[in-house]
Amino acid sequence: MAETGTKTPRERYRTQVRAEIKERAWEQIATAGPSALSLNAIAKQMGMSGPALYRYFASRDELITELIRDAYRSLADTFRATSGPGPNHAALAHALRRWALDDPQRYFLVYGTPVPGYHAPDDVTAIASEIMTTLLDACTALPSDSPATPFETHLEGHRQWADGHPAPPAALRRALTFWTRLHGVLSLELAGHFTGMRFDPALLFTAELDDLLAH
Amino acid sequence: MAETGTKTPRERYRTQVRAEIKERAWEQIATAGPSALSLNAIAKQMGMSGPALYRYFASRDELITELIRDAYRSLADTFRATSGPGPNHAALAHALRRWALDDPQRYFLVYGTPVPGYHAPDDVTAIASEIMTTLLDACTALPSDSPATPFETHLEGHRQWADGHPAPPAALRRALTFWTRLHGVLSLELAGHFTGMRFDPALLFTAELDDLLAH
DNA sequence: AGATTTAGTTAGAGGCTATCACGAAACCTA
DNA sequence: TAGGTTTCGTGATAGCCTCTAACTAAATCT
Repeated sequence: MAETGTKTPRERYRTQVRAEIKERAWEQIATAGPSALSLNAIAKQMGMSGPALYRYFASRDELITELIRDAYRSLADTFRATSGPGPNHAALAHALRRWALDDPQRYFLVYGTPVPGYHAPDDVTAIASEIMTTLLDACTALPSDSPATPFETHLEGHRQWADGHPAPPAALRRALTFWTRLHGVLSLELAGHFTGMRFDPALLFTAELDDLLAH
Repeated sequence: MAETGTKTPRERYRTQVRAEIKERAWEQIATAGPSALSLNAIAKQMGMSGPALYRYFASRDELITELIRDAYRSLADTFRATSGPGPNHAALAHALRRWALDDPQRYFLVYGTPVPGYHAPDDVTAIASEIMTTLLDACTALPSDSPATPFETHLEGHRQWADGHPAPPAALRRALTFWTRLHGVLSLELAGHFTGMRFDPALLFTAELDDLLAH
């Protein structure tokens, strides 16, 4: 084999340990949030002493960034797998909701409260725009008949973020509202702001989705 | 004076020190987020040694809870001050946006990513329902003509959260969408998810608001 | 087999939360 | 105004944490 598709044993071991560290990190985040993530505790869980982890991640921040990257990647893949030809908003929406409920902290890592200083590395924002592209595809596939709103004409003049995507202004607007409205419902639901109230969040979600599809 | 409206000097001093501590805490939160809040650092800033702060707040968590309480209180007051007789959604919405932009971290303390274990004390949830009541008032004042949707009939059966408020189902639905849609736009804007894109978030916000008022 | 890279160790600096025991100041009361 | 009591702030300390540095031992490469 000319290609070392399977890497050297050391590299195999290394990636496997990195994976286990991330695994434990996800568990910690799920139970106590990202701020409670402790490299020391992970190391002890894995039977090694604190500083050993620094062979695998340069810092706590780098580990968290890696988790954020994985979260983005996971959502982008889910979206791409759901996306097909034609307008499949509903499928995307439900895929999003399933993905969010599957691991709320993972959702919050992507769309939750940011740390003021933090700036995502370029490859992460690239994944974000990949997600947006999938969404724009779905929106472009939907015909739009109603006349352009003022905001849509504003968007037509500020469409750099669509990154060359040929979506018409109405589709840009549709993608944005798809994003903000579903995020509005989802983030409040995941944050537990509906728990006291006894209605079914899933119905609110689909009601918003229906409204999105109707107009 | 039978009433000690002005307290004893000790109490005056005490509340003043508590206020200064919270002041510094807000500054720290604004620049580095709640997770970076350090009692030690605040103490040093105020010229006293670490443990002294524990005379004023039993723990870091208690201080943060107090900040959350103040944030809720501030929003409830803003809402109540904005609310008048009749349907003034637009005023409420813009008051909300101003309040949010005024101090994004304060907004996130209320509506942002929650710490998994954390449960807000009862008086805080009471303020939350006070906010909801103000919103329901505005929604009730608006006439609704369209036929009830399935979700609205569902809400009619699960309206405990309205806490005896006489709002009709359509108003319940309207209050929820008001909340989720505006939060959707605001939270993404404050979290910086629109920064790369060059459009004006204010226009998206008012576009969503207009849509809310139109239907 | 020897040289080199890498994984893991302990020690330690410096930060944090939080508790405790102690001195000192302020306050209340007789 | 003098004495007892409450309250404030202190330093010391325990126990976490992140992260660096020097060192050992094992695996890998030549």
